[in-house]
Amino acid sequence: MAIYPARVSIIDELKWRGLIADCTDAAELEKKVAAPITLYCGFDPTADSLHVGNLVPLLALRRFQLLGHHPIAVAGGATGSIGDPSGKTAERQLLTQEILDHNIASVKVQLAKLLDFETKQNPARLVDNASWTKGISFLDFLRDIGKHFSVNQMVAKESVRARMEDRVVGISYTEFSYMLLQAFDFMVLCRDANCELQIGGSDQWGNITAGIELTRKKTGKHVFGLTLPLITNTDGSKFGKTAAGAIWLDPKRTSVYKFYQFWINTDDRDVIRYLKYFTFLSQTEIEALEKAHTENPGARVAHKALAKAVTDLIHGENTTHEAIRASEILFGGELNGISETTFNDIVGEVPTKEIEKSKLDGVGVPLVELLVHAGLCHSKGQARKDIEGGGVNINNVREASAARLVTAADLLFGKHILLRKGKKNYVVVSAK
RNA sequence: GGUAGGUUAUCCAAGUGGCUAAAGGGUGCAGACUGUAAAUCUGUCGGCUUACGCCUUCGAUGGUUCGAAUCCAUCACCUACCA
Repeated sequence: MAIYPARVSIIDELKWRGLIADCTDAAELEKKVAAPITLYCGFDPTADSLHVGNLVPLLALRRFQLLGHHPIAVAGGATGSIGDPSGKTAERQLLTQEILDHNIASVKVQLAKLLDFETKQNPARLVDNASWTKGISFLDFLRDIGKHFSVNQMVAKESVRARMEDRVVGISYTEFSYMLLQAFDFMVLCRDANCELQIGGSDQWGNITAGIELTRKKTGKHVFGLTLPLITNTDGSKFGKTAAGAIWLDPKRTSVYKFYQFWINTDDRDVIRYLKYFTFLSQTEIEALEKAHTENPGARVAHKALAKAVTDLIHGENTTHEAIRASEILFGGELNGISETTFNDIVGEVPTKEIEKSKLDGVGVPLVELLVHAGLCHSKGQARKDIEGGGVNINNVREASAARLVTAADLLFGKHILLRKGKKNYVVVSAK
């Protein structure tokens, strides 16, 4: 798994990638990482899949591992049941235990895919913080942990202060206590696993420093914190969100094709930055891509490299290859003369809907109905407007008549109809 | 606690009795151009509907009126100034 020469310092590696937002005692930490250290990052199971926003800290763990360090991924069974107020403007609904259990199980699978648990030297570990919190009584926790926290300091932390200043929303005692639990995690991991560094998103700064202090008070050990930057799109929109919602790592939520497309559609101005953030390509490779991109942005070499690298990483090379193939076919131009085998490459990659073959007999099905059925338009009225606006294509041929009926004659290879709305929204409708 | 102002669609924001599903801008969606870009230009932009049209919306609840986002009352929240 080791790719980089061993002499490369993880700090230098993160620095050139622009992945260090802040860190405690930089000079001392730099010395510390000359030898392998143990570090951790927590992931709260707020959904049953991680999304691209979680990728930066997760990949950071892997970067550490590649350079010989010992990563621990903590699934937040305990912290997730409380809810982190950091960066949140409102109190959240608590998840039920069943949902939580389900989420943890799913997230664990995803974490496991990106870290190496088999390597002899520095295998990754995956633990659930519920395992060390559930045996502790409330009274013990208050006496052993709570005593080390000053409410005055807690109130001053950004995550809490923001919520306290907002009189309407406020913050519950439950969320207020979140940082104690996360601090406790760090202390336990330091004590039991000799974990000396916690990493996380920049919104985790307050929680991390709380953990550092608690660890010092309880164990006398000097531990470190490092935060990663919040990813921002140059155009000001939120990274990882599209109109359709978040981009998830779970292919059931976000298809591999869509995932690939998400990265392909990265803004020109962001693409080099994202190569550094989200891929393991070397500095030399990225610099070469940057050069190519600057010279001829239209070729989108950097975009393709980014999309391929990230999709490979998350979904594996085989499925990535299929997604690339489908993208090439759909965006490659003419559909004319395409072979059935080639066409089959895109079936299943692109969202695919079924329709009963008998419906296409005789007069056929109104196109507007088919568009709604395919999920491309949410109502017949909308479908009509889209057609009249010239936004709808059947088998890559524009259809301008809202009265159009779709019949068996439109089937490609007697099986499929390729519908497109706009430039990029494809659905294959299969007759059966 | 006092006084003044405010609460409009996905967001900002105009509208102060009928011509208002409600100006303008943003976002979104679609089109042209292009590189599956950016910028620019065009169309569309509460919901359903082939259409006629129907339904829902202007903080909440009641009221006045043939007719209310618009007037009145009560309540809730927000902002500013005063204390």
